[in-house]
Amino acid sequence: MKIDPSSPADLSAQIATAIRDAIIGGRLIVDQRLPSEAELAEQFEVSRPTVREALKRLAAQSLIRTQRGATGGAFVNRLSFPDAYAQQITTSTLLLSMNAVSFETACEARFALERACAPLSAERRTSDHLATMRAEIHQQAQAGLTDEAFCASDVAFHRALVDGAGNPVLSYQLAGAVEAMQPLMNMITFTARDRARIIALHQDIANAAEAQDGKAVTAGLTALEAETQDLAQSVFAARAARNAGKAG
Amino acid sequence: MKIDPSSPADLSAQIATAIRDAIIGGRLIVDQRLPSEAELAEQFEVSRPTVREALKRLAAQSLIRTQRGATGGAFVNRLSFPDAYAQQITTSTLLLSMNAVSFETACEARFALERACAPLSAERRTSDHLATMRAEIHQQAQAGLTDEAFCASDVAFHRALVDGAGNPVLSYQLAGAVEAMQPLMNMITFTARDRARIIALHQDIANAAEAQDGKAVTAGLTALEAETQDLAQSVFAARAARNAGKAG
DNA sequence: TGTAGATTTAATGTCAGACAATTAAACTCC
DNA sequence: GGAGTTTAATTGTCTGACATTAAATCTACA
Repeated sequence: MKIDPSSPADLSAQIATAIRDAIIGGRLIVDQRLPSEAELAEQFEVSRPTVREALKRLAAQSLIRTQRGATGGAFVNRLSFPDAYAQQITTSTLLLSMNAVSFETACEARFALERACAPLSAERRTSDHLATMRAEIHQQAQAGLTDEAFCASDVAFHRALVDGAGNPVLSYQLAGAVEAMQPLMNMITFTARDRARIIALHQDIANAAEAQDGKAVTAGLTALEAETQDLAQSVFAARAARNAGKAG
Repeated sequence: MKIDPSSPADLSAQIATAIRDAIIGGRLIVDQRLPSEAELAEQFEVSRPTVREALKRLAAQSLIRTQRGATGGAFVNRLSFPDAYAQQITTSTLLLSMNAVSFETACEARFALERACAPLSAERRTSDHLATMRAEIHQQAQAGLTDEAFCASDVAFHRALVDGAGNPVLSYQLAGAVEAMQPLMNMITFTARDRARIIALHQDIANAAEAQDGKAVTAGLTALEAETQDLAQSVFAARAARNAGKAG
């Protein structure tokens, strides 16, 4: 592993890339200990702070973990599903918030992906998944619930549906799509009537899942997507009209 | 923004979290310049190297970019779709390679997600997307193609199909699912007959997309999934038998 | 002999101060 | 007014030191 001191890129970035490539390429395996910072500094012919910056870059991506103490050091980290979820959610959320993605586009993507889980979830969902879905529906029907809490429960409901497919890879991929929608959903105010319609659709979906009827789950999700798009459109239209009134 | 010096977590990790939260929470907006490293060190009451480690963590996640020079500094970065793609692919690939995910599970997730794009792609694909798909099919039929090149062309074909949906959020989410499968697919050796079957299915899918027949695209993907699962199973079974023979 | 406690040691975490490299702005001179 | 020079601000890197942590080793005592 060598680096090019005359490259325009930071030395720490080059070192991080070199180590990352070694991990991805399998030359460094899970739980293997990297050389100490001092040894790495010697190998790459840079100072310890530079090595440390490189290691922090890798730590930020959960590629390594560090331990202090006599037998400490940097170790190749097994990227766990929860870690991957968290990264996926952060990335997806920022991507949506920073790129002027329309509500329509994000919503379409989210429901398209969720429908992909519908047949599998209908087939494999356990009673635990059903119970969670029912509990969240009950939660959503509570009076005095804030919009934020309603959205959070909505996410929990859909997460249970997705997890019902029993495919962790699918759950991981969907985490970003579902959770990243939450900030967008939070821009919407839900009237009591809006909530009632959404809850009714959730009930349809839960019933379909209980009956292991994949087609019905898919249909429920499609109806929910239409409802959500309508709702968003009317909220945004009302907001635009109010702003136009102020401006005039 | 304050940090707790007595916390067990690294100071640089705390600082990175504080700044990340400010970005996610909208208190720091895109292209806004952060205080200089010296000023941040003063604000957080830590040394400059510690601040730098925090900034490198954020840079590793593409949350900030840095510029040298008189008007330089750290700036909040707009997370671009290509950046997000790259992160998504790295994370997905590592997740699969480090967690003993079965081929079956990964394959199921990938095709389930891809089917989610089928109706949209059939409706909206441009002639460019169709042309790319046809070109990749032609590529796949070349004699003397290595298995790696065949897989790479396979990925390009499916990427064109996914991009045909005209939804960048969907393309982003799918990037991980499709690309992360490639290392797993590379473990498979494709006989000429295997390739012919796959190419025929690709042709079915391209024809269906051209006819804007979403149902047929979906059916083609389902057939391709079955073919892929069968193929993988027979390859792995043959390999296991050979190993058992060696061991006996 | 065994174990509790003290010591050693090796590693990361943090700090201070310095210099190099880079870049834009300000300045100077023609 | 424009080209070249200087200046100033900022990140990138280095050196050397000390603090903190935690495992391993050693030591004393029962």
